[in-house]
Amino acid sequence: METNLSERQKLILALVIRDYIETAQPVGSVSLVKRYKLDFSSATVRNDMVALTEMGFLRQPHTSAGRVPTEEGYRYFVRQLMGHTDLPAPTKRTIIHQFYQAGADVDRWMHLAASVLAHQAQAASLVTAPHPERAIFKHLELIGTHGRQVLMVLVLSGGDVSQQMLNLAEPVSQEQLSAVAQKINQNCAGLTEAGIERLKQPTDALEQDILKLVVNEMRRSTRVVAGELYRDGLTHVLAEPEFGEMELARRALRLLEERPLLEDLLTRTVLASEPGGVQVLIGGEGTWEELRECSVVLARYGAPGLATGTLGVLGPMRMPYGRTISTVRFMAGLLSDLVEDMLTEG
Amino acid sequence: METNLSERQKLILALVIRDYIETAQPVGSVSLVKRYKLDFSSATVRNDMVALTEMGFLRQPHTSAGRVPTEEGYRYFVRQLMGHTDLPAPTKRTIIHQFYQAGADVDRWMHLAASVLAHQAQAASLVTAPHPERAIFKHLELIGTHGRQVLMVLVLSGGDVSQQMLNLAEPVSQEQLSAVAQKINQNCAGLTEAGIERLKQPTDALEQDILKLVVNEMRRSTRVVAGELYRDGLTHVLAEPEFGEMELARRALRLLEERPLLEDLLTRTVLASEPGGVQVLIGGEGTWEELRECSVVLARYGAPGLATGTLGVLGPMRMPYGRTISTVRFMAGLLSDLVEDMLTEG
DNA sequence: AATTAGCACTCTCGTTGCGAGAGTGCTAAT
DNA sequence: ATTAGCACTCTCGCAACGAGAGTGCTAATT
Repeated sequence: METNLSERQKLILALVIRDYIETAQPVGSVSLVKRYKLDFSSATVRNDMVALTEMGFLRQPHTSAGRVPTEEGYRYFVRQLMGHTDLPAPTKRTIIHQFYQAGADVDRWMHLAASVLAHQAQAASLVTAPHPERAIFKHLELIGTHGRQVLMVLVLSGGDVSQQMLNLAEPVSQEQLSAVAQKINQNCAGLTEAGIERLKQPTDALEQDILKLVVNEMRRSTRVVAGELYRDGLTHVLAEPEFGEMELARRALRLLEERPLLEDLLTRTVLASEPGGVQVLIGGEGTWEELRECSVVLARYGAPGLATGTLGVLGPMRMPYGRTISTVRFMAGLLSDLVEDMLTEG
Repeated sequence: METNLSERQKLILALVIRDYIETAQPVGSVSLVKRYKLDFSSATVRNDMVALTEMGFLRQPHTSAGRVPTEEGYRYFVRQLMGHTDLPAPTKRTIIHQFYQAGADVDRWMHLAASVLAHQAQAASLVTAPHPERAIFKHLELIGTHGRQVLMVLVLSGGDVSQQMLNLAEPVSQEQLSAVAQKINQNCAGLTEAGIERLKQPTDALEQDILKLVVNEMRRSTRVVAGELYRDGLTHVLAEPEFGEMELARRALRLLEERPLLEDLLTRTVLASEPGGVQVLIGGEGTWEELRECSVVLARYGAPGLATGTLGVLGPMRMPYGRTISTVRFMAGLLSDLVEDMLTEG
């Protein structure tokens, strides 16, 4: 299988893909030359098309229909043909402005990021909150509320804050709680979960219970998909003609709805990649059955070593990759800056 | 339009609806008598059917097709014909057990509730976190993290906890922060937002800023849809045959995805109703265009006066109302108990 | 040697024309 | 009041068919 394309073949492949992305219709040789006013004939196009078909970049839904890009075709296009595009500057400014207005509220950033991604890419979007790769204890607060109920607020490195309600066996005064918290704060500051576990066992039963919860929480916060999942634009994918058959659409959306599936996907892709880069998964790459006819564009963002998260979009394989990739890249960069500022600013 | 149905007409209406809910096919007189072994003839059924059609409870998709229930038909069915059903006891026990295992974690309750609703009703589910109708200040904590960054944790009555990161103009030591927090705690304990605003202006600029944020946060927490929204089972509605046309499905799911729409819906329905009761909205009731072909079953839950939330499911109009309503009723009751226990237990 | 015109062939898609099946509404008999 | 009988209607699935679009091949052209 030869993979040296002539310039003309590259052009034709690119045009076929561009046209198909627009129209969702198989594209034929005649309509192609007419539409793009090519200065060679349809027969020439046909010849190149058989070559491209033999190389696995195009296929025909049936004999004597136009050509449609294969997954391989899209991949070649994305890697070699597409050229580097960027979001228009005004769009960028608008987006930045929106984030600026949102203040320093991570939760709002996440919602906003999901919303912007969904809107810009006209696809379903997904954002996970930033969390540290290694959890480091920073601060603990114990606040009594009603009776035996206590609210535990745990601050970890990377700005991760988790709160948890717990019921004590017996009432404890706020003073006692504060004392325990202060003791833990002194002993544990700067430690990882492992470090905390290595501490000599405290004699105080309450302190011991709390420490156990703290360690648990620290473990939880370093899982791949640790916190809340932010999604948006799920209905966009329903608008695409390829999902007229519904079953495909259901499977794709299930992937975003069911945490285990999603966790698997993220673990095996973006987690294994260097941060900053944008990953493009086309058609499930043979591994994810539920992604047939879909593509996913993912990126990690955040401050490496401190806290990172993931973001991306899911859309039909027939998606405008240029725009989508540049959107994802830009958003990852923007969120990285924001997170970094938040964590390092003095 | 006469609305006095004979017993037989009620039976026929009920059977038509039951059959249609199962099969999604228009149901004819002959197949009805055959299927349910009725001891009167198809001609009799036909006569009653024209009556029911004239009364607006049934309609024919086209001449000489079977009958299909109208929205009015469903409403009559739900109000008069359906009888009170309840979830089977083993199912209940299983659900209760799951919640028991989840501990006292409200976030987990919400996820679980959405998941259970979606699964039991085979429809899209929605749960909002419980929040107080009137926010009452309980406790404030200020925790310095990096440099000028401060984490503000605010505890309100009803177990509402909100956290917010803020950037100060200049660095402030933890001691100062604690002092401000303690002062605010003393002054504001038990006050509503209005009460806090009536306090004489503090001289300390920092204190003043913090108080402004606190009041803001208290306002936010009393909005109809205050906190996070928990959704599940969105893909279930895609499986229903009536959404083969996609456009209907998109509109319905948009309702769950876009907060303003949802807020409007909840405001005008469940908010206006007495808590405890289950509300059934059939076919948008002429008000919500996006709910054509859909029904929504909603309920409020929580401890009245302390904290309440909303939960419900959205499915096709052709939904098993008995099961759905009992599920929603049960879940509302269960969550109410849990929330009440959490808030009042000593 | 590469490109192109010409042409026969293939396959889909929309339309049309039935016949079967299911259901209705009406009338007359029970 | 109910039912049997019957003519009528409307959908649905299937086959036939022509138009349209596209292909692949061959021979001519540059």
